[in-house]
Amino acid sequence: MIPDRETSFPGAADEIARASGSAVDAVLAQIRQMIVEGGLKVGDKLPTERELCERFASSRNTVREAMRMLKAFGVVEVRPKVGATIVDQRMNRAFDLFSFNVTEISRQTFDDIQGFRELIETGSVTQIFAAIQPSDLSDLREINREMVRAKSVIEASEHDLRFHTRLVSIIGNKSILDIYRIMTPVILRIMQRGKTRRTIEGETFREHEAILDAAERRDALAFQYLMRTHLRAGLWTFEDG
Amino acid sequence: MIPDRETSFPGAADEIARASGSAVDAVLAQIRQMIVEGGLKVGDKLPTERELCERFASSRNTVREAMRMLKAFGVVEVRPKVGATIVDQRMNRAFDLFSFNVTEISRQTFDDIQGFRELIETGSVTQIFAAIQPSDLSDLREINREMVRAKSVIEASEHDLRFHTRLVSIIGNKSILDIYRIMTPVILRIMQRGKTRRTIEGETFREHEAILDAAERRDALAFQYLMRTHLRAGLWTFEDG
DNA sequence: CGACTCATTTGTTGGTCCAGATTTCATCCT
DNA sequence: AGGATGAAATCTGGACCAACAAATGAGTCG
Repeated sequence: MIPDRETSFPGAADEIARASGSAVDAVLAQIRQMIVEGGLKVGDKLPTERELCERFASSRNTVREAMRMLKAFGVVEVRPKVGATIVDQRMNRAFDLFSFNVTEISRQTFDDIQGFRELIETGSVTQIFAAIQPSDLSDLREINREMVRAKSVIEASEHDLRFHTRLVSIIGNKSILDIYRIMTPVILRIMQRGKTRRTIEGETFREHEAILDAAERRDALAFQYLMRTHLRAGLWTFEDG
Repeated sequence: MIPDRETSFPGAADEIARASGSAVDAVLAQIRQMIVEGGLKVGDKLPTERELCERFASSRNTVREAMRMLKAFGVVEVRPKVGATIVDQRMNRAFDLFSFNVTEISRQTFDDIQGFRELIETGSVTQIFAAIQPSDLSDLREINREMVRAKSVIEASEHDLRFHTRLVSIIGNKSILDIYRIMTPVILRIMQRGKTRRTIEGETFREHEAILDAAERRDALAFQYLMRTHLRAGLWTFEDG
């Protein structure tokens, strides 16, 4: 079920901090065990590095590398003199994860991401209509105007994304919003592809406005139709491929 | 827009590998710059640690900690005596990210996660019905039977999750499947909460079967209704809170 | 009450040593 | 002579150590 992960986070079913090859991994597993079995919560502090050294009979550099791992995972925050504090910034880390672009956006990725957004943004029309307030609408219209005023395509894309993120936030579902935020870097790259100043000032702005109009009069069918066509626009960029 | 990230991945708008406080972060930023501006692709190899040391005028341990960071992010895979190879295992890392349970599932989290699943699994009925094959249905029924035969609640939950994941895979959208996989650990914990042997052998199995029956006769309304009530079951676990 | 000192803790550095992979190259057989 | 073979030198990451720098909390003294 779990794919090959050579040096990954120690799985839940691991033995008692058994060394899975590397000494750092062993320390990592033991710290993990200490956290879960010690019932440590967010805000609690881990022992000092040197204490962990002697407790696990490891060198300080080994412990430090394990710490660096936990830091990368957003599980601890370590400051000089104060030590390592347990935090939960994994969502931010997941965000960072995808801001590192190693592969180009493919047609397939475009379809998949936009398909996902279509599912979210058209499927949640009921929740959106139930929760939307006049202040939400004015916010969204303001964001839309800011998009037109943007000085560059990059900046406009950010406003475009802000528009959609703001819309998704109305659903009131933190998990959905988190996932949307995680995908931010990828969505941004999609938006910047094949977007010209004309399309922003024209189509994108008008489509956003039409979507908001539909939301204002609680026209679910129009909202879904407009959103769907809006998200499917931009496909032409890949048509030649 | 981007939240506070103290020691995070260097953002795209960073200056030229300027030290954002930590020396490790500086090296990290420079390696990142080397990758993106050097046009390094997946499969390419990074210079040796010692070469990076002298190139960045840093100690080996500093470079090693930066490497450890990249490893945690799933960007490089480093093997002894071979070196660091660029990979893209960020999805697996995102998966690992949430297998580290630091916080307890709250009623709010339950609602949000199940709300997200409802959106995905009921909203994609059109795509599922369009793509589903008889082999998919027989697979799903087999998984359902395996769930009943499971020896423990934990194991049964895994089959339960496999059932839903298999269903979602029919959509044919890699992004949605990836996200579903990322949420696997959280969903598993939700499933294991308040699930007894009786509910598995009884309700869960029957609900799955009913969903498959609806899929077999392409009854979208029934499919959505059954899935909705299926996902909303288990809410009682939190009702007392 | 404020400034100051001090001790503790993390950050960083430059090393050592080791085991294993890789490469080199001399040797040996055909 | 030419290719195969194997041993040795070299290279590389893994683990570790000692030491110093910097930051900061805590206690102390004026």
